[in-house]
Amino acid sequence: MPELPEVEAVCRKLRADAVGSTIVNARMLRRRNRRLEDRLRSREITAVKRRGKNLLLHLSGELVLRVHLRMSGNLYVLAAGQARPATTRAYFELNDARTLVFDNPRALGIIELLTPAEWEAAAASLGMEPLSEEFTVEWLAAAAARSRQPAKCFLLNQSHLAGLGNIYSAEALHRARIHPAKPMNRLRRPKLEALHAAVVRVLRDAVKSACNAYAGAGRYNSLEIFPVAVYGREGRPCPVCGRLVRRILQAGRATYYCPGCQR
DNA sequence: AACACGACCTGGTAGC
DNA sequence: TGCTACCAGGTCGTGT
Repeated sequence: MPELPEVEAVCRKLRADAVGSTIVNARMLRRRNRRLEDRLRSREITAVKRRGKNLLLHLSGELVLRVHLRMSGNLYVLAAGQARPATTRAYFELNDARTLVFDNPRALGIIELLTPAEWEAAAASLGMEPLSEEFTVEWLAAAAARSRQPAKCFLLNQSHLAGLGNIYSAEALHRARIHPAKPMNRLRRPKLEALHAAVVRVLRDAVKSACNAYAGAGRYNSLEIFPVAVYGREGRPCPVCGRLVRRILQAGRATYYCPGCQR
């Protein structure tokens, strides 16, 4: 589920709830991660950050716990005595009797413990943060000129821009009126400007909604918090022009677009 | 460089 | 109701 906005919401909540707490007992419920239990014990959570769709829990003793929620999942603190969901894959008992829970129904998520240098190396393959100052039209134009990828695939590729997923890339392309199959290096300047603005706007709006929803419910559902124009709306009218939304496959994934607006 | 496809996992839902 | 098939917000590896 989570793309950048949802991960950002999880990150902010966690920062407020978990920084300063110490892990007194770590339980990894999947065999492959069992050996992390000892290494996590007695570590203080000193900072929580986000990079792309990755959550980074900085721990005392110079370690970084990288958590990726993948298709499903959540990471949050439960008050003492609150029941963990059945789909909990790991949990961390904190010094104040609360519990940090990694809920990951589809079990595709990643938890790994890295040194700062290892994280640095892994992060090298991640691209631009789309909500950072460095993400400019100039940057996008330069990257686009180097890529013949279809626009949708370009946006999904984390080594270009880090954080967009299937929903928000479709929505950004719709707002920018760009056909998802259009090769990036064939977009002209006005389209690139529109795409830059659309990516920033879509993500900013979604971060705001996701944070509000998450602070209240402790959950996120992009399709509930964000007014999608095309995603998941095959056969229904485009809210802008009324033409029926189409669904195509690109790189094995569904892409939704409006044949009227996006050419 | 780009695509196709399978793998990793589980749960929800549409259709029979 | 109960079964099956397909679908899902992500990413990686392999092969063409």
